[in-house]
Amino acid sequence: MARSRLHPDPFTEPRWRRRKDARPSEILDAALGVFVEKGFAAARIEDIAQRAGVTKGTVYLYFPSKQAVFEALIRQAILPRFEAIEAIADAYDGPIAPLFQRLIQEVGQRVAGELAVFPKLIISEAGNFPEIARFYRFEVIARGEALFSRLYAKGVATGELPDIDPRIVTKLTVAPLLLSAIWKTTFSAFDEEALDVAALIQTHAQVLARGLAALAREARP
Amino acid sequence: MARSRLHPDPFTEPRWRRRKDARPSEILDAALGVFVEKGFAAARIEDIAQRAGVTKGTVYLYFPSKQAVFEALIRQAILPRFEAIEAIADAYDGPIAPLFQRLIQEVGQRVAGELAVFPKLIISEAGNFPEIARFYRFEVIARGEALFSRLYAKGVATGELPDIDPRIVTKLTVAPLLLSAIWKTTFSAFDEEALDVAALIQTHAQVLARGLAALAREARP
Amino acid sequence: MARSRLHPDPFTEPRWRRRKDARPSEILDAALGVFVEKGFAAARIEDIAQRAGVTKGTVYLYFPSKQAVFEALIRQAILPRFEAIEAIADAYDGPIAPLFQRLIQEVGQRVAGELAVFPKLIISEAGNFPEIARFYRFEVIARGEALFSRLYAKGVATGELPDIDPRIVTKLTVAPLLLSAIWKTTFSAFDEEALDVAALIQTHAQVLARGLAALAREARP
Amino acid sequence: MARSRLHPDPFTEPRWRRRKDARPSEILDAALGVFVEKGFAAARIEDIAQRAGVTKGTVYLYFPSKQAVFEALIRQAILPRFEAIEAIADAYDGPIAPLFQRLIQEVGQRVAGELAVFPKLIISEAGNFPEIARFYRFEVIARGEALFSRLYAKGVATGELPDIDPRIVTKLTVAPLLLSAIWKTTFSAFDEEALDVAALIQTHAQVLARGLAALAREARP
DNA sequence: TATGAATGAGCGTTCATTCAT
DNA sequence: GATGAATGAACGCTCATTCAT
Repeated sequence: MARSRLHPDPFTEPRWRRRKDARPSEILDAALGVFVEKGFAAARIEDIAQRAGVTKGTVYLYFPSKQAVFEALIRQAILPRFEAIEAIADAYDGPIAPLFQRLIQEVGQRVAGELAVFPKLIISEAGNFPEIARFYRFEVIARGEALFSRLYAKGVATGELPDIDPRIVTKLTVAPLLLSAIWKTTFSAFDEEALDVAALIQTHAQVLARGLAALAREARP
Repeated sequence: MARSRLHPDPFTEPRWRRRKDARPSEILDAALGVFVEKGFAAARIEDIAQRAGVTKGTVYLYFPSKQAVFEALIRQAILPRFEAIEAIADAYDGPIAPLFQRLIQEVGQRVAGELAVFPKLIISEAGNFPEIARFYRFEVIARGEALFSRLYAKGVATGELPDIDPRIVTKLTVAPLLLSAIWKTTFSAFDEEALDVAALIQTHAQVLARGLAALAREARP
Repeated sequence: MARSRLHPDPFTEPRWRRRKDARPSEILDAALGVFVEKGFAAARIEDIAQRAGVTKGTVYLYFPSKQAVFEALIRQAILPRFEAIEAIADAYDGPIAPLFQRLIQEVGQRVAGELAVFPKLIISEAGNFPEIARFYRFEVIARGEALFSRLYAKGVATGELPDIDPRIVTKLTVAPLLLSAIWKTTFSAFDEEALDVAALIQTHAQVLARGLAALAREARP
Repeated sequence: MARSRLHPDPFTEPRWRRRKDARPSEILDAALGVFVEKGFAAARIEDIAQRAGVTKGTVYLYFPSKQAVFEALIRQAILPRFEAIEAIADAYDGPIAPLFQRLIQEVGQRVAGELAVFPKLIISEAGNFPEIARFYRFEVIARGEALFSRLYAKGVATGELPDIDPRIVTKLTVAPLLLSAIWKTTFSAFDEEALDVAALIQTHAQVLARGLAALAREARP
């Protein structure tokens, strides 16, 4: 059986290995956990270091400041996943309604899952990090809205969807996903029975689809 | 002999004496502002004191610690406003749909207005103040869900509304309000044109009503 | 007999007295000692605080940073004494030679005495504090040169003194005083027999006077 | 089989191999620059290494600590140059006055030139490095004083020079050179017009010679 | 009741030093 | 011999909290 990395033998294990390439992301992983648990201000670099299995000084080998760790974390975590969603949407060609359903499920699963902590972080720290708020506002939200608006416009053109300000529809679409993410990071510890996110999202998708369709129908002569 | 404190002359008594009793809530008002702007950790007692027009020491006359200020703030701010909503709902007797519309508008206005800062605070600090998260979870959210469920059940009984888990419907109903609140505290600084919360909420109410009604209809034979 | 301040009774002595007015100069006094002994970089705020009989935090009540302590120290210590010299010189009216003698003695005593540490500080830290070097260069040296040049010009006019660039004569006049100051702060610890500064300065005054007089005489036809 | 290190081919051997022996003095050269610019405490080993074209670890191959670098620097830099002066003086045989003139010029040029940084370093760091202060006091200054005293005594014997404590005359002689050195390292950055060191030294030599001669004359019956 | 001077624990950051490679 | 990743002690600075006035 292979020796577990979890229990290195202190006698044969070298004090460190040349792992420059792996360090930054190890540190960011650790930082994510600490920032989520405590928020930026209450997070101690020493906590992050410890969780990454290094000492304080090592963190500063790779990031010039605590704030830089935070910013790197946000950038690195959000953008790649975002691109995955864009790829799906842009590759699609067909009626709009099913794509909406699929995107809501797809994004919802992520936002209420691995990505759930980011809304919390952004909301918590936007005040202290306008730079991050701006980044998120324009690089993530605006981009998401633009993507959504492109698709939505197709549905409006075919009469499937009502002609409503797409920024509003985007927000209505996203709101339950955001709520799910917040619930998970903030209140799920107190739930006897875990929130059934999948059901919530599915119901959301159904209600939203029917509601929009009804409005579209009403608008027709 | 000095004038007795027991019979203050209302004409010579300086105005500020009345403020003695008001001090705690003045401090909490000031604290709200500071906590919202900076978050709990970055808020300095001195900032709060200054904004309340007193000195640091005075804050400690009324609250034993910074954390106590925060907790008092959350408790006193939410519950009274909450009761106002409950009064409206419980006094109501009639078809459910219009009440929903009205409640969404009513709550929405507040949540996206004066109360907008509380979700931000709760979300930000829940990790560091489990006690506050628990309080909010059970004293505010659970109570709101219960109120909503009572009303919703009436609508299900009359066939107006589909028989869906009311906890999910509550969340779907509240989600856009929450998003509006978060938007205002987190991103509105970057908006060229302010988010039209009223339009968002009205659209939400329309879509939700039609979506639920459609589901209710589908469920009928 | 009055209670000595040097041995306060720990049981009756309050933790602190309201001595806001005295604190800054107490701290600067302490800082002077520490900066002189260790230089700016090696001086610890905690050392300064301890020597002033307070704690670290108290230093920061009165000065926003270590650098600010240093700058205040330099400004506060140099300028008042400088003005005393100017007063003597400007009040004087008579032949130049005796005034020179007197000024050299007067300034020499101070520079090799209570002020001896300042040249050392300025020289040591000028590189790291251009602001202080500039201040000293223009507020102290330039002013001293101007004072000296005014007097010197009178002697040139009467033929007592040779017509040499006054900036050079100033430096020649000051140089042994500077050397005395540096000797005291840098090497006197190793002297078996202390440097006789008074003799050095007196000899300097004599040699300089005769040397300048000789040059003046040579320049006359 | 790998080529033996014992018989390196002079044609293929890369040039840089020769530098192995030069490393320590390359490091000291680099260290001189950094120490002068920043002072001992603010100088970083990494700066020194970088300026020497090596990495931090390499510095520690040749010197056991930062302090050792500093001490080696001071020792190796002063003594060799000092010996050059001694050689000139001891080889001289003739009237004293012209030799003084020449020595003042000679030493002055160096002290205000390449060696100007050393007084600054010694003065700055004497407090933190008593060992260096002592070394400089006894190996450099005392030796210089002895040399000067030997020459001076000859002048006293011939009646050219007055019978003054030679330690004092030495200091009077050196003081303007010291001042020039300090000026260059400390204030020249603020000069619009550079200090004319040559003129200063020449004037110094003239004034000093005439002043001493006058005193010698006065002492004669 | 109110003040604000003083405290001291705590954290971000730096950098001399070590040592596996 | 040379590297540079890692360490950890040290120090500047902040700020919640205390308490003499």
